[in-house]
Amino acid sequence: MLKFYNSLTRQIDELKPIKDGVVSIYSCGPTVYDNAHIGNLRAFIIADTVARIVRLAGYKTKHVMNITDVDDKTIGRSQQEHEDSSPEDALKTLSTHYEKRFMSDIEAVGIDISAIQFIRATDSINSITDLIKELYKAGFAYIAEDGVYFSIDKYIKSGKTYGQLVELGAVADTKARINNDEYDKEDARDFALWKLAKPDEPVWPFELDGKDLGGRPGWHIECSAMSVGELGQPFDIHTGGIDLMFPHHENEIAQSTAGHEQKNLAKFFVHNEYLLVDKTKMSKSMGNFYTLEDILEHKFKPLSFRLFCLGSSYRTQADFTWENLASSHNRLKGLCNLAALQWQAKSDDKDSGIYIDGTIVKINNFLLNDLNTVEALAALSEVQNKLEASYLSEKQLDQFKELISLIDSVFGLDLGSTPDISADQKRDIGKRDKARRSDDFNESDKIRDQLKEQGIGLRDTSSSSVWFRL
RNA sequence: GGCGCGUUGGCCGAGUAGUUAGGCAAAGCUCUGCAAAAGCUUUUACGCCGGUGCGAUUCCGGUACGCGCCUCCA
Repeated sequence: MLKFYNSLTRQIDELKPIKDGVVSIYSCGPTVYDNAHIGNLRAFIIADTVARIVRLAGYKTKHVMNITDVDDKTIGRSQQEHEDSSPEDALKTLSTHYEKRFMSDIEAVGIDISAIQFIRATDSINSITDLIKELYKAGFAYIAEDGVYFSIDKYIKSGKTYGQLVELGAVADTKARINNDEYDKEDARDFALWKLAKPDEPVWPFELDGKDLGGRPGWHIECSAMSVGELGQPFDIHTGGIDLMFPHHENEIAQSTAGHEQKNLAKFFVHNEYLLVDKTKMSKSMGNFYTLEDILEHKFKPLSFRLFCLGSSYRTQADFTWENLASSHNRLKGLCNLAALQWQAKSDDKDSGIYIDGTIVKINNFLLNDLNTVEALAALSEVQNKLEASYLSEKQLDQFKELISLIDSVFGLDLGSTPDISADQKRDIGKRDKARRSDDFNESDKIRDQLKEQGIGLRDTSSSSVWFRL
């Protein structure tokens, strides 16, 4: 039984796909105006893991992620960095650059990008403007000086609930608090569906009610148009960081349900908590703003960061420090060495008494229960301890490979491809064993030192040696 | 001010109304030709005060502290 914590119901619910066999997932993706920071990466790692676990449960996934390649930030930055280009070209140059970088970053942290369908906002302008027209026609949108806005008041008066993900009190308070002169909207809660282009900003043509409204889409409407356009309505799971819950996701719900009788936008909203750095939110001014590049500079592997993310619950604020990453880094090394046992199974008829099948079942159950990667890893560690204190027999090799492939399918740590050592190194280990058995300790220690220089450590048992990477 | 999350052993981090989480780090011991690895020990920890239970780290109330959201934000 596949279960996730659902922000809509505030409890753990069982997921039953809307369509037989296929689960539709929409993840709020990046705004490509800068390199992704590690907090962004956590959100994408969690979204990827949600999809992997859905597949583990036996379903296919249709996983869509948007790429916001037009908004205030991308435009602002493109104007700064590419002054000589036309607004459109400048934006395209900037967003293409950061989109490529985004792809390579998330691939580095083990996200299977072939399993995700990416959609750019700029490639979806038609469906966005269609949706705005529809909302306008139905009376939920109005044209103002600087753009087209969504009317929360009309939405509520049509009998809908604004505040499905957050308490209404917060929303009412927001209304009282905001007094923003920059926008020409009727109500402080209203949000832009479409923004008119200012001079030197890129323009997409848009005509509404006979008016020429060249400009660009608002942020919230993109996600509504793209998710429903690709997945239908409602779809199964909407993922994103907890900070997107309000107003972004709340607004998405409003846009997509205005004028619709029954349908919600998605059945599940799965939100990951923030990644803190040194116990506070990351920010450039605090000097605790890290990207994948920083991780590489500290000589850590991107997959160590992935393991760090999966080593705590996605629903808690995990605290990132270099010390904590080092801990995950060492653990990952240990797991790779566990996987290396696949090359060293002993041909032994005796049963080592380690029950791998049971662990596979346990791990499956943990994962299907609201993404409990932490308990799943603990179960794996138990087997690891037993195997390292004992040995892996050839009789267990198939089970063992099944275990590693299960872990890889969900955790994406690439353990299965841990390589064997070279034929020369194997020969050396054999030579050392022989020397050691004949009490030629000078020779055996010499070979041991040589192997150590090659990054291979040895664990001597009563009968032979097991190698591992240092 | 409104809303939400958290407080667990050296560090990180699950979970549970009674029974060893797990990882990382350090020290000692055992094993070993010496090492390494492994095992064992240091290590029955759950913010504080009340309440309900035979029994609470786990439920309820209060309180202190930390973090986040309410403005672009994963």
